[in-house]
Amino acid sequence: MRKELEKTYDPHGLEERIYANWMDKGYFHAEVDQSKKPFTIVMPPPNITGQLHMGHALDNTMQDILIRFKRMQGYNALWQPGTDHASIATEVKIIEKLKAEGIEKSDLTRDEFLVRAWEWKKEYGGRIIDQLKKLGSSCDWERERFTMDEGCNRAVTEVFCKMHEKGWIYKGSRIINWCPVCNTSISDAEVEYQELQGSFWHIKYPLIEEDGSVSTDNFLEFATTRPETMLGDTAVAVNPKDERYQSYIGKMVRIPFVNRDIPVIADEYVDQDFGTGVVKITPAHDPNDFEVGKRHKLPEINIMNDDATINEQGGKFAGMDRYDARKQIVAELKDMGYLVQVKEHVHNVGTHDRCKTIIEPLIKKQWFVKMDELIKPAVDSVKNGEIQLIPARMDKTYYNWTDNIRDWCISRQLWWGHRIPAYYCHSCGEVIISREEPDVCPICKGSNFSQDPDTLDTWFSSALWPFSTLGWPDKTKELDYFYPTDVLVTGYDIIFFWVIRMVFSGYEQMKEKPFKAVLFHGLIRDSQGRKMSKSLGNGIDPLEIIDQYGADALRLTLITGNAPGNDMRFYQERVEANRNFANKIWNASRFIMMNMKDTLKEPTMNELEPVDKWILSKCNHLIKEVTEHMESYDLGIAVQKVYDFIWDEICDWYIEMVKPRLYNSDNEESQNAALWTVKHTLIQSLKLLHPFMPFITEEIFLTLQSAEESIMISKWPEYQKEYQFLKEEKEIEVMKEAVRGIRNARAGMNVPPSKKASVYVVSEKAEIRDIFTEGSLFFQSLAFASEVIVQANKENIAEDAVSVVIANAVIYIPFAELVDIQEEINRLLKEEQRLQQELVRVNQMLSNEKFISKAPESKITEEKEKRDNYQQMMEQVKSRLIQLQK
RNA sequence: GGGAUCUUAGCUCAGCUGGGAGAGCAUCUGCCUUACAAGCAGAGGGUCACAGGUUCGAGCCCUGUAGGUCCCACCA
Repeated sequence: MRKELEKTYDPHGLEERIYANWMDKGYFHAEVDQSKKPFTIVMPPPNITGQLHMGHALDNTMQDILIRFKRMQGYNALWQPGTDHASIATEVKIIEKLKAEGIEKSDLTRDEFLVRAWEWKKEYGGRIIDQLKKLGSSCDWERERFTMDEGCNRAVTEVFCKMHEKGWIYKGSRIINWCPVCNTSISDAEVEYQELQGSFWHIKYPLIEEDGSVSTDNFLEFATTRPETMLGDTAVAVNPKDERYQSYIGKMVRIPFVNRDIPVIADEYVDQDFGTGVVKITPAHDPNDFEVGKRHKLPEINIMNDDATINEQGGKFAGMDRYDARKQIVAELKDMGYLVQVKEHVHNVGTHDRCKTIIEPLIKKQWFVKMDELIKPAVDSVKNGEIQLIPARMDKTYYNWTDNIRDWCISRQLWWGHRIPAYYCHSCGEVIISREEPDVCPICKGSNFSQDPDTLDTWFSSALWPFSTLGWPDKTKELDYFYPTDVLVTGYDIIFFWVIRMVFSGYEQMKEKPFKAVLFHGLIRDSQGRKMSKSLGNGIDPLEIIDQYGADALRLTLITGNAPGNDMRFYQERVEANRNFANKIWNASRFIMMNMKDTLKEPTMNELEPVDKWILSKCNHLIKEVTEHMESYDLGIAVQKVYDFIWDEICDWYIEMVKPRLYNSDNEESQNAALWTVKHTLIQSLKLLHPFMPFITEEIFLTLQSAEESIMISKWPEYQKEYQFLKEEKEIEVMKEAVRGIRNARAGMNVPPSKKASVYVVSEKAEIRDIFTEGSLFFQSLAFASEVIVQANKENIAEDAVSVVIANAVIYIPFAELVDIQEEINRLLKEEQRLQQELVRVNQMLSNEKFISKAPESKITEEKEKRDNYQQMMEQVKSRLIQLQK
């Protein structure tokens, strides 16, 4: 017994039911199988703090499309999912939650805090996974991983120890970015620059005279945006070539408040033309000054506490917040006469990307990864094409980072994350890097240790994700088989954070790239082009859209009309349009099922009629194109082609063309051929569409075939030479042209479809007459004809019939009532004008000697054919006009 | 300061290696034609930002100009 589709398309129960079935059948699971070729995608792990947003929806839809496509192509497709502990992001959330309960982080011990953190993970860690399932993601959930699970922890420790042994991880006192709110160091990549309107304070320091006294009339004037840092100044610098200041070099100036005398040094770093050409040097609080300080062996005076208040080095300002101190210092300088002037100044201020706090550069002892050697294979792999970035322009962004890379500060003063495997001997202070806590100190034989309190940058573990998820550091069969992965799908905004770090980690640990290609997508913006953000409240919840229109419609919306790496705006209207498309397929399928026969069998080539061959040929061509676009990651173009084919060719043309045959049981052979063809074509299209719209295609596929075997494990269609029918393609195009012409003429004269008329097809060419004779059945219905008469000349046709001129034929429609002759003449005049323009164009081209000599042969023939057609049509139009104007 | 990218129909965007400008939405007209009004048929609407160049031929390649967006750098 045949199954039936529900009357109206409703994605709700359907999607959940189908997804549950896929899970039951275990279709998402991939096992190592040497007889098949692997195809692997590792999912960018969403944060456990996360809720599914549009960016995730896009990212995962793209991955799902690729994985479903490859799975259908016969690959052993693994989509490896998991979540990220997201150290700082999660810690911030947990602290917020604690605050709501009236608890401060400082009220808890580290262990107590971690208990809360794991509770958080338990509660929210799985939330986004469930949301990904609603989207239809066909991940291998049996392999779900977490960046802080046991295996990943081992991977992190292993990498840390190995790199330390190689000397590529070191602990050092260097200037780092400090977030006084999060109370941790952060990496360069986490600093976000914001343009701020600030002030430029011109301040002067008095010179120390030969006799050691503080000068009252000799000063050095400089400008600064951060006057409070003067408390930590250890020099004043000028350019060695600057003639104005030659005599000052080597002398001393005195810093007010702290009354420290500091030298005037000469350094190339100073730009003579900027400001006064004098720069105060604060090695402990500015990265550039830090470098200058190193060159001149200047002392580094840290004037700040971790919470950005001034410390005891700041004398009377100790204990004040950095900005309060700034105000006070400026005020006092003014009173003391050291403030020369204040200017408005726009400058970029570094902020912490998580909390937007202005970061404070500080010198701290931190763990770093030495980048200069590590980065080399990562650069080369993209340069020599071993890793392909899509779109290719991302190469430049990639190099921009790799070329200017600085050592990576990986330690964080946080509790939630991977603990650094460094142990300090209580007795002698020796630092021991070890995979496990050491028993005895190799130096002093002491046995008491404390582990480094810091945790690692969250990206340290994500960098290992492509291989840690496959079992590394163990030698697993999965690693052997699924690594390197095939494609990474991600946003261009995390090239620096993640992509590059995965690449160098892959080469370093696996001696092999982590993926062959990176497919980038852009940001999803709101309908006004703004970033979706919580503060603007303009975010659109993908789950609400799924509730409203279904996951298929959402997925289609995210993919259509979007090129790799480009941002897109989200319009609800587009989702609606795509839902309508789903409804269209639904109804077309229902129509086919309504006409289905149990006796359906595959027709022989001879039983196929020209229209059948036409659509089969078109479909065949579509298969080739779509496959090619999928292979080159042009997902938007691929799905557009399927969409157009289903709606325009199958629904609007083919189904309409075969309706008379489906309704006519007298000719069983023809009926069978039509039915088989429409079903076959639909199934092929459904397969091509399945990666994009997995649910509806599955529902129809199963129902239409009364089958159990899912479309997701069906075979991806392949181009078949025997299904190429060029002759029929051309023939049917002629008929479509005739139909369009007739509809156009009728619409222009406001003839309602209910009003049928005889249609005469007149052509001198026998092969054209044959086409119309053979297709007269459907031509009649599409052309609103009461009858179709095909003949070689105009005999027996009323003079005032409406005429439609096409290539090699003229269609006449004699209406019973007289139509407005003048209207008909106007229409023909318009047509004449059009043809005239076309002829001018084509003749210009063909009379151009250079065109004839240089253009390819095929192009020339094409244009010649067009010219012949236009000329022939022109003659027909003219003779009709003469006839009517009599 | 460096780099990327965009400028195509009223709106949002496609447009593959150069060979007669496309889609969706919106607008207008006519249709409840036995799958679908979440639909069908038709129509209008574009000097492809501007100026040069290469080419038989440019939305596409090159140079420049204008405007927008983004990334990086950070002259204190």
